[in-house]
Amino acid sequence: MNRTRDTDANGQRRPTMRDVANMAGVSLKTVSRAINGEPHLSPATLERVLAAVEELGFRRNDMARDLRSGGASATIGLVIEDVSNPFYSVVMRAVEEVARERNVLVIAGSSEEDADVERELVGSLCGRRVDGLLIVPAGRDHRYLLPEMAMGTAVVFLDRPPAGVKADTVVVDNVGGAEQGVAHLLAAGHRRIGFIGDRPDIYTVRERLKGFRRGIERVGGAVDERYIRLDVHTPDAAERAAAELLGLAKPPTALFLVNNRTTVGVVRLLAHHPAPVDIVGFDDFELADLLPFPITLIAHDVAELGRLGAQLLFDRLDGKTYPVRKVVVPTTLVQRGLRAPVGSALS
Amino acid sequence: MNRTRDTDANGQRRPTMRDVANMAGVSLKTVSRAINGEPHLSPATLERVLAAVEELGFRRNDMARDLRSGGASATIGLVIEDVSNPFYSVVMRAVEEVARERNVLVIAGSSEEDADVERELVGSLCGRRVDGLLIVPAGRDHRYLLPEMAMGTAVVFLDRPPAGVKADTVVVDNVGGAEQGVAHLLAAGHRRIGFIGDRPDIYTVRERLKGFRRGIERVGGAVDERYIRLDVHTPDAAERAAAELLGLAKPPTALFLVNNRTTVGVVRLLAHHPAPVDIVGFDDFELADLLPFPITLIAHDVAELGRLGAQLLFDRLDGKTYPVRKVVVPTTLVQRGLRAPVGSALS
DNA sequence: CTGAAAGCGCTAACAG
DNA sequence: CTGTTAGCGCTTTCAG
Repeated sequence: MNRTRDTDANGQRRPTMRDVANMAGVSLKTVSRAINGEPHLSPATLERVLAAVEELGFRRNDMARDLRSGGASATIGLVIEDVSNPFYSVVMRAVEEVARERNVLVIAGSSEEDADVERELVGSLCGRRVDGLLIVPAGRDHRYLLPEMAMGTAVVFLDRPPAGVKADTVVVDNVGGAEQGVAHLLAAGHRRIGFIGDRPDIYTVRERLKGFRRGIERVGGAVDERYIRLDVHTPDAAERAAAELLGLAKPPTALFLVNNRTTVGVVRLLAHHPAPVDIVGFDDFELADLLPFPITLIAHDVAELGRLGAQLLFDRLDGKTYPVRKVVVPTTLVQRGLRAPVGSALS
Repeated sequence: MNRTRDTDANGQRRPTMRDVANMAGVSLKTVSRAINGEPHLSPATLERVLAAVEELGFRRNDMARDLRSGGASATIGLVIEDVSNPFYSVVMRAVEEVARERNVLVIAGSSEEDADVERELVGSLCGRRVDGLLIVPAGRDHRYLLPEMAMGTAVVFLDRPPAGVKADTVVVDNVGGAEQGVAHLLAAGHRRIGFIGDRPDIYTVRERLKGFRRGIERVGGAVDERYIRLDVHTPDAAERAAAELLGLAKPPTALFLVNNRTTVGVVRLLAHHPAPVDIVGFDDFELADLLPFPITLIAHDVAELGRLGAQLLFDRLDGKTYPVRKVVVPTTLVQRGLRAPVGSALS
């Protein structure tokens, strides 16, 4: 009943290459050659080694391999705000797809829009020696990444540029998209337009607000600050903010919503408490086409954002050395929602 | 301009504990103690070491650490069908949350419902020596996992039980939920009920179909096989299948939809081509409450599914040795969708 | 075609 | 309180 430190709770131990070598009656290096498909191995030896591998259930320890060869870990880290937000899960899927082509694994983590969580996550990831990092940056200072980057970890920023760091970045055309959205409302005759946004320390919120203002000023209008609501982070909060705006003595006749979360909240309000208001929202999302009334969305290719980011990252990992790149994903205005009431079902 | 193999393209090299030791004028082990917050270090030494760490930008290599200590890698693998499906992204988020409490990282991969991809993914994950695996199993034979499990990798199955393997599993009450859903339709007077499902080699599809049949047979009804459509994998396919069923000479008056994808497709059809049909769908989903007509959903706590799975896994990793557990997440019938047409917006 | 020795960056086990 | 030695599982280097 004595158990050496080499056995686990089941008396099992993971076989190593040495075990395989012993069983096959060859040297360690020969096993290595067989495992890695290197040439210069007699078919007979190869077969013997592979038989032993099979018999022992051997599986190469990639961590040991990476350690010794000092090379890539074949993993990248992805830091997003929250995987369960469809926007980010689509980004992740795209990243994963590009990574898979290169046999690279993705370690993902949600930062919760908290700069400290992001830092911790990045720390863990770097400790695990990921080859590169794709980050949707939270917070307003990313200089903490400089040492890691100097030490060779490739970093690409998604959806928002970093502060205090120069690195490849992929963003959406926030200002242009917002401007176009607001222009649409202005063209429809609206003059009192509200804006509901998340925390203004988030880059996309600032940019979209900038586009919003620019669109109004371009036609000689003035932005009414009383119609601007910020720090709205959840659909519920957006619902409340919209109710508040619509409850004003002189309410806005149209609303600009900063992202999919905000739009969902406001649509929910309007579905239950109809109000004479037009809305334009940033981001397209699933089922937007089935919303109970027409709505205009500033759409963009979210998967493309992730794909491009991953490609920039792998370009760097391949040693490409062009200057820092900033890619902008374009937006398009789309009409969503149903035009007419539907009375299709029985129940 | 000669560059040793120790420097990278930037002439940088990641400092090791040895570098720190040299700079601080102490031994390797002392650095190790300082880094890991072990006791028995004079404050002066500690400070000197930490200063060197700071100066060099040292970061412990956790892979080397794990290798030597032979312990846990503090990572788990999550194999799902597709992160961009909201169902799975919510599962992932829950898993991540439980993992974070224990400072464990999650490596996720999408199997695309393809047994080969799943195997490859699991292979990579095991090669990286994840401590445990959470798997939504695709395919019909999971014995390939037996060697890994015997070798000490903990495995828990999510949403579907494995075939040929005994392991902890968390599933939804598929049969019960489906039965309840169909009972709801029967109670509303429906006698011709259609079923639209995905590939029947998927456990949940089989189980929900079983519940569907059971519900009908329980009231002495007979299932009309002509109303059953399987192998419907996307919302688009579901839309087509529903159109086909509703185009029959004697169409069903109600439809049972096997999951959120199917339901979305069918709702899309009905929104554009109203038809006198009631629907019940398995799974709740965001915006279901804003669908343009009433709909009944078989809801269940998806996050709880992920959370429970992660907990079972960590219990095993903690060395708990109770017999194989199977947890069933309950379902509830909910009414979603809008009861009355909405005419809220202007445009 | 095959093997022996060295060592990746770290910690365990034992000294002092 | 601190250091020395060995070695995790693998690849690299160099020698047959």
